[in-house]
Amino acid sequence: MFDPVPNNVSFPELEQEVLEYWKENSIYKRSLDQREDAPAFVFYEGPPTANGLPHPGHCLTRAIKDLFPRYRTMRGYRCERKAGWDTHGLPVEVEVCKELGIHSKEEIEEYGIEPFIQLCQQSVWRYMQQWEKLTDRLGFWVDLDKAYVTYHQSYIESVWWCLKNLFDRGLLYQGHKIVWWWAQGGTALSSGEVGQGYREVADPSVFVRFPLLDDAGAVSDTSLLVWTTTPWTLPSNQFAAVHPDLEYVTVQDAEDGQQFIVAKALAESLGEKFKRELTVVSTCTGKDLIGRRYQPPFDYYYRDHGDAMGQRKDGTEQALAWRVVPADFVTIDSGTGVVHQAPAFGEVDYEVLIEQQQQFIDDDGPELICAVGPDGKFTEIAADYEGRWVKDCDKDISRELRHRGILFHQEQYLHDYPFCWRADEDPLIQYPRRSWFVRTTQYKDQLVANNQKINWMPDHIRDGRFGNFLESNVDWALSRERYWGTPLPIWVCESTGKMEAIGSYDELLSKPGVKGTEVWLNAKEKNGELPDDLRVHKPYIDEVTYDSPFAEGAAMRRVSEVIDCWFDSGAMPFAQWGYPHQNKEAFENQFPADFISEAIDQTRGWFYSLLAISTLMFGPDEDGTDSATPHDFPHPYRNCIVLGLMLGEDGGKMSKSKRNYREPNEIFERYGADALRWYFFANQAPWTSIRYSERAIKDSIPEFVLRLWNVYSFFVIYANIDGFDPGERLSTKAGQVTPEELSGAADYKPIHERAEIDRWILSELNKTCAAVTEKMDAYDSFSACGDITAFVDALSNWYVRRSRDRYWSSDKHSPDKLDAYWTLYECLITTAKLIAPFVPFLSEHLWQNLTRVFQGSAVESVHLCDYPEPLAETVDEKLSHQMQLAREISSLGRSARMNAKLKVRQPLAKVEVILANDNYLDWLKSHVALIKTELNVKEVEFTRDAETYISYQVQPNFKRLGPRVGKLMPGVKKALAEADGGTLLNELNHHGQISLPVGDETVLLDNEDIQIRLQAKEGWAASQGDECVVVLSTELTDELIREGLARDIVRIIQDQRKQADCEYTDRIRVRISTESPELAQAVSENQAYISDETLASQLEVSENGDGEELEIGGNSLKLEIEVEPS
RNA sequence: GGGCGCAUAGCUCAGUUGGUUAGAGCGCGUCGCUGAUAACGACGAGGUCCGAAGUUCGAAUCUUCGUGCGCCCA
Repeated sequence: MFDPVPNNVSFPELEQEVLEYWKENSIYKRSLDQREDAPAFVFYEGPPTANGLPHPGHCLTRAIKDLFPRYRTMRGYRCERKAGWDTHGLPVEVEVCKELGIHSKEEIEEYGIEPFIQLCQQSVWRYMQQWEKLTDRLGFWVDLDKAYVTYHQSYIESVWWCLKNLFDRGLLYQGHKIVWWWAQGGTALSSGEVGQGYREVADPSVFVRFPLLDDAGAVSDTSLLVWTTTPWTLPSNQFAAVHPDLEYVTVQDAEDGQQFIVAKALAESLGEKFKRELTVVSTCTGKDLIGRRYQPPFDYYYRDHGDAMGQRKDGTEQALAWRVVPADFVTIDSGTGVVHQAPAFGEVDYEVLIEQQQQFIDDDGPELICAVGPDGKFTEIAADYEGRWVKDCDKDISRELRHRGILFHQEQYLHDYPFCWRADEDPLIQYPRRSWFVRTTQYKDQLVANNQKINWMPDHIRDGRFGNFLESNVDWALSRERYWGTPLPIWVCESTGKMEAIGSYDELLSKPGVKGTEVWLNAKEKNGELPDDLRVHKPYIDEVTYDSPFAEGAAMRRVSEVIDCWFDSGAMPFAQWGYPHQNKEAFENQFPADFISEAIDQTRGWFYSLLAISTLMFGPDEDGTDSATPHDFPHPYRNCIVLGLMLGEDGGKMSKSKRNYREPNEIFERYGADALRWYFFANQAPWTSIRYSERAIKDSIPEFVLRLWNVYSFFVIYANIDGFDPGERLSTKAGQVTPEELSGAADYKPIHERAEIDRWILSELNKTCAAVTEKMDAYDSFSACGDITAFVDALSNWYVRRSRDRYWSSDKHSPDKLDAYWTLYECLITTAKLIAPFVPFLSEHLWQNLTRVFQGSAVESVHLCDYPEPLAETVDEKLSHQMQLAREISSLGRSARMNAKLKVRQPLAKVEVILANDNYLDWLKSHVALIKTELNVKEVEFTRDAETYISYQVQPNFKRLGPRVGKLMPGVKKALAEADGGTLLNELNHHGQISLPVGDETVLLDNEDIQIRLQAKEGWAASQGDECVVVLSTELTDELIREGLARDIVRIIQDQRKQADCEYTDRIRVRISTESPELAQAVSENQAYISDETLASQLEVSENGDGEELEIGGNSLKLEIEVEPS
């Protein structure tokens, strides 16, 4: 016996039982163990930060990360799933600061770095439990016990190994990064913080002359005219930039006769702005100006270095600064087309400097000019302004320039400018900071090539967002002047400034003259609870010094920075194993990943950090030689599903304060994890952004889960009634309960010997297996869900409905009935396997109950089964089409009934079915019985020649004719529409073609050039579909009406049975009393039918009696039923 | 300001290489079924395919320009 199926099932409760079953029986572990020697399917977990509560968006990511590993495991792969946690970074520090009520770095240092990072380490796990609970409850199978953690010593040492490798290869270097700098607070702000502080302010807008030098180096009478809104940057001027392809003009000012150069397109509007008459003297392009030298507005640097020259790589010499350089970012949108460059105070300006430096031989290029200190005040170099806050000097600078006659024009300029979000009177300035970089640009070609081989879903990511990002690759700014992060493993000689990278803690300890390790040991002694992993963190690691190999008696000290935590997560392919210090084999077996998935916001995050680190470490080297572990592209991931972002219920960003989503736990409690999972998988392609919709989650239960549940419930009810027990019938081991394993069971017939409808549904089942497998192999989970849904619909709404009589037949052992059971059983078993990766709980429940009958000889969990292999020989495409047509005919018949207002219970004399072609005529003729029952008609006729009911519309086959007739198409369409369809078809039948005059030409059409549509004529109870028209005979005889009444009687008796709480098998006695002779006759004429349907052992009709008063078709009656004692 | 997406029924979304009657589910309406029953089924109404221009015999689909939204970056 199967366990009875409760009719008020609670899916959340059922899922809890399944979770316990999995746990008690270690099903996940066994699903891995039994694939121990199988080929690997490699999955990488992108580590979440457990520093906030998970929301439904995280459920989506975790659900898709579960789906494919489960699927691949069932397909015979070994898929290890190591969890991971991202634990470093600014968000953690901010969280701790909040707790401490402090903000700035000074306050952190005042509080003490040591207690601070200890708090960081503890804070990381604040929401860990919720994350683990969510992971478990969602059914995401992943090894939480073996999770990698980015602050662990082994992880950090892997990262160190990687950084040392990069350093030794010259790929890790120190340079400047232009950051948004809060001068008063002495700290850089992250882009998020900067974004918070923009507001509109008026700044000075000045137009300044830069007089050009002539060939002899003397000041000429022509100037460049440049524009800036930050006059305070002018003392640090280094270049003037033009666009090489723009046209420039030299104009003469009528007022004072001076000449200056601006972009041609701007000359006129500038003249208007300045209210000057400007006459064009000559024209040139930006290219012609490049290299021209000029005199900068201030001589703080120029005084001493104005003539400094450098050796270029091409062998020539060139002035280091104060000359015209090319830059693509120069536009004619504003300004003059000539742009003042102060690389210290602008990121694009800085890039121009780098570009210039690269043209010179090493160490001979221009150095950064910066007359401002980190405190935002001018240094002693700009003596006139020394010690003053730069923004306060704008006015004085303008005055000075005017005084010297090089300020051409000045006005106010309104624009958005960022201020510090903590001190909103303090404007931020862009400022250069020393910073460490990874030279990713050197590997740009490899990055691009690697990217090209990745299978991105959706594929526009490859050449779109991600490809563009790679094309504009800049070196990775790696270092952070913070506290809680992987320490940058570079030690500097205090005497010579020479550096070394360290690849592990042991390597550090083995250095000569190591000092400072006692700081950690003391701390640990004081507090034994301190995790040992902290010893490689600040501040302990900063204390470790050793003897410099570069200078006698000098010490090596670590630089103060930690690294970008994105580097941590990007290093996970090897760092999760502690490679290469340990687990070499594990890493090699698990590289690269077959599959990763995160949301689209990770494009420049994890997707990039993985790709960049892997390409630099494991790709072919840029000179073609292999690096440590050379690998063909793509790596470290082959397939990547980029998920859309999940928005809140209101379409906005999910936000706790707006309450526009529900806590995941509540969703699980209300609807269950399967409902949520199915909603994710079946509702839209995973990469479309998804709007959280509680309604849609709720709806996925009746739409899919419950529909399947009902079929399952139906099966269990009848199988138990009839004692259909596969376990008793099978003497061999049930195993995975495949058709092959069942084939030895008693009464199990080969499929080809079963009824057509059985063959049909098994054909659909195997077609579905094939389609789902193909789509899942291609990571197309969305389409796969569509196929599964369509199958369950066919099973529920056609197979079961059409087969009800077979389950209900009184002979418990009729072969046909047993076939029906075996068929439905096989469908349910296979469906349970098909849906296992998608809705693992429901699937497991079905499996458990359906295989319970084998008493332990079946596999213990559906998740230990192989994914169902489609049986090609069971697929019958022709039968599929035929059945499709039968379903269409019955659908059309019901539609026609609706139109004629004839309910299905009323039998009709006849339907006529007009087919567009007679491909399946014979088959349909042999299935009139089916159509008769479906449509409740006495007779079915097929005909092709039925111009009484329908007309033929002939249309061109556009796809085929388009290339041939081209412009004549509208004419062909019109001519076909205007001609009589029947006549055209006659012509086609007789001559094999139609000749159609169109304008002056004649077009010949064969039967493939046209498509025929049937059109039901007005006045008939008819409905049309693609392939046929169904016409109903609406005439009712008295006999038919009485038969309809009999059906009504059956319905009300069944209703009474239900009210009397009858068992399905209870027999009853029925007494009907009515004064209507028509009704009485209806009963007597259909006595057998009524008794049969209602399990009535007695059916009496009288003129008066007791019972409930009822009405049928305008006739009143009384009805009494009595249950027979069993 | 730049890059990348998205915009189709009341809602959530499909829509193949361009092919002429644009689909599904939900919701709504009507009806049916009442031995899968706190269910189920059928049918129906519902569309300026964001707007404009263009390419084409033919555009939801391709191009350009707008508008709105989202993400990433300035």
